[in-house]
Amino acid sequence: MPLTRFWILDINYEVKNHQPEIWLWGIDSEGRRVLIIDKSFTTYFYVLPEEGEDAEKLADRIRKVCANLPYITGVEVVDRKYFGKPVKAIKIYCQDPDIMPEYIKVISKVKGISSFLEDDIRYSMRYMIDNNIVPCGWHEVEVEECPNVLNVQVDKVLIAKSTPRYLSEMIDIPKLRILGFSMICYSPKGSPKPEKNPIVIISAITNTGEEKQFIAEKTEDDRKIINDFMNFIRNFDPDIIVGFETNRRDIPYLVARAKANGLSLVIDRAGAEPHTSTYGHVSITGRANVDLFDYADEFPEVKVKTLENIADYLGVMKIEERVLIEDFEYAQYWDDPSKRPELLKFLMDNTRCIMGITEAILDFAIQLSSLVGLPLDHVGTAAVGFRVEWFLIRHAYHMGELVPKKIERAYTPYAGALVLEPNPGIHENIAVLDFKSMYPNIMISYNVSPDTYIPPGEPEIDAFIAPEVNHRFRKEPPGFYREVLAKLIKARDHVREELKRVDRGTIKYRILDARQKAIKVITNATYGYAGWIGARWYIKPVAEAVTAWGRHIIMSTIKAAKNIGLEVIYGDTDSIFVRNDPEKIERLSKIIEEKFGLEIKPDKVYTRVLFTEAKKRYCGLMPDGKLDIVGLEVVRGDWANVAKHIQEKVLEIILKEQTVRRAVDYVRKYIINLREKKIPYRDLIIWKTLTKSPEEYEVKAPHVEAAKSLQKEGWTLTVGDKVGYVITVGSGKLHERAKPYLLASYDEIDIEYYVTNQIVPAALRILSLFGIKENDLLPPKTGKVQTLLEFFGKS
DNA sequence: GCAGCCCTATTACCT
DNA sequence: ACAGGTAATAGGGCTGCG
Repeated sequence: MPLTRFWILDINYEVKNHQPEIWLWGIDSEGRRVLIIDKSFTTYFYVLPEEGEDAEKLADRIRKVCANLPYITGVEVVDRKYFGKPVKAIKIYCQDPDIMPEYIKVISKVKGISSFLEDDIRYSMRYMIDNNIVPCGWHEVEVEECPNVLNVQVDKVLIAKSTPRYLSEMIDIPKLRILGFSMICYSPKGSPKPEKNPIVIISAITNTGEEKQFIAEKTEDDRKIINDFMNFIRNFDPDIIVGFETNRRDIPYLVARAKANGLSLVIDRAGAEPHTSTYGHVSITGRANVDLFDYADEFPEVKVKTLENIADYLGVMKIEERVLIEDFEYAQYWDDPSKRPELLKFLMDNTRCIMGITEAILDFAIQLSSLVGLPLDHVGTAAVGFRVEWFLIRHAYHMGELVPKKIERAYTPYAGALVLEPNPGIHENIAVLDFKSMYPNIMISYNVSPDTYIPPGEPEIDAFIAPEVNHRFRKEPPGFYREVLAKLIKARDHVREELKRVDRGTIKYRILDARQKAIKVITNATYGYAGWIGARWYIKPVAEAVTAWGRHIIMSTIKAAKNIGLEVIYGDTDSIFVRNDPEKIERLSKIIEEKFGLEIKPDKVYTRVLFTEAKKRYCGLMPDGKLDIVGLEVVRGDWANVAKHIQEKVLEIILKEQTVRRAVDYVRKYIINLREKKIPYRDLIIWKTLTKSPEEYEVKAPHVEAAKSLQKEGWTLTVGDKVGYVITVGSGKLHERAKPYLLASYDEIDIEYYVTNQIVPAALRILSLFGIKENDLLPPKTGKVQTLLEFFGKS
């Protein structure tokens, strides 16, 4: 039997005559695109007997009922664990995965059933979990070639004659064909609506260097360009299709426009249209549809997650080098023959940005996919909690641990981390000591896990007991979380060890680096998952115990530091700021290592650090002269640039030059410039996120009112969108004077608002530490500028 | 009618 | 639709004020 090695790109299943088939889309070691069909796998679900019910007897009763259910192919009693407790479960095999819900309804009438489990795991996920098949991973399988009667777009269709075997040591990635695209719709007013607004331009770029634009000949006719684009995709036959906001915008729009033109948008490998699937991603069978927008959260420094901002941040294409066209201008540019070429260039540049960002993200996405086991096109749209959960589900399978159902729970808060009151002012030569992976290590050390938790009332002698909250956890056997986290940490250490032996800039380096990042993300999210009420394995005391141990450890560390004469200036969760005394720090580190088995070491040293009166807001000067700004307006996305700029300058002057008067002088001059309208309009925009639809807000807030104005102009706004507004002159509340920045002009701006509510507070946040008051910053509105001497003479 | 106070809603940050 | 802790602003209700 021929043996094939292949890398999995996508997976789906088909059921024909109640006979399921797994379709594995991949690339073989010769670079051929293959479809491997596996007809051998039967799915199943579990039944848990009621308390005191005999499993065998219940199984017999179920068997009787199943006699009338033709696609039930087996009922057996098996040993499993449920939240760590050994249970007898009844495993029921069902040939047709799609008929399961119907059958469960019938079986649920049998007396003695406590619950059904794992019936909510999709057939294709079940197949991968049980057979250790890993998306974006290499596998080996015995196959038999069969004719391509399905007419799918691959080089070979193969029938699996064995179960594919995962080759974990093969970490390379085959040469993938990638197609990026973006498009422009013609809408003279407001957001484009597929019912009436055609697509006028589609840009496409391939990673083989082809660039193509499809331009409508007549504005109202997009039939040809959609058709040409479809043909272009089919000819290039990409493995991965990338875009920006394609899941919720571009692809549904293309599908709708195709339909409006009597076309069917066939861009997959199986002759079907794209369809929306798990977690709201759009599935294109046989290819991976990757929406870069789903990875925007990987760049928290980018506050407004637009394509151009992310590309600018990554150095793909600098904004200064671009002529940006706002969406409300598209129609104008399209209609004007002299401006249309600019629009074409703009869209092509956008597509180049897409290709550039893809390069920065795809390795990580691939590693995340193979680590958590969700297909490449799912993993981006899955929220962090679900990424962790699917990773856990794979491990639960290997431990014989049953997967709990998703249930709705009421939110009840619990105590979290400890934050110290900072000592305001400037401190010299300060080291920041960090615990390495504090929460994951607590979970490992004290075996904190849903399956080791001992509820109150249950006797147990050998247990770890959490401080303050007194939750108990069995010391043995190792818990679910301990096993998983230890594995993750070990895997990451291993990858990082290997990284040291690989040259930077090589493909292998990129893969390994992406791998260790993916492992880190999942490791760090595990505590958060444990405290998430939506988690299948949620047990509040588990999360509560972790933070209790965290508080205990940080408090002990502070005490130990003080004991050896190491002054503690500040601390938050798993870090303490101390005087940089390497000898004492080394001693402290040893004490903590011995006491808790945890590693604490200097993460960075500040030449100088400035604390405000507030927690979580400070600025350190690094030895290389860079500022490390934390929590302050500078790093927040909801302050106008004028405020952020002024605060950064003030911090720079105060920390580097250590002169208050120069900082004050700078602010005063800046205010004068602003009053003379010498500061660009863009720097006055305030951005805020819509966290619900505008009507749902209880109070009238500036950004909500601005959002409503946009809606009136025909723009569609959805939850998560950022609204950019400016404050204009006039009377009344701020929200009455807030206007979307696109609908206002510089002449309307209320400059004094920006002076008193943006610049002054941002500057005073720092300068008030040195006795500066609002009046000291405000130059007189008219007349000549007060000299510094006059100013300091007065104050 | 409005200044001053206090509380709440809202957003975005830190670890 | 991963956690809690925290700061900060604007809105909005209430009180007291000849």
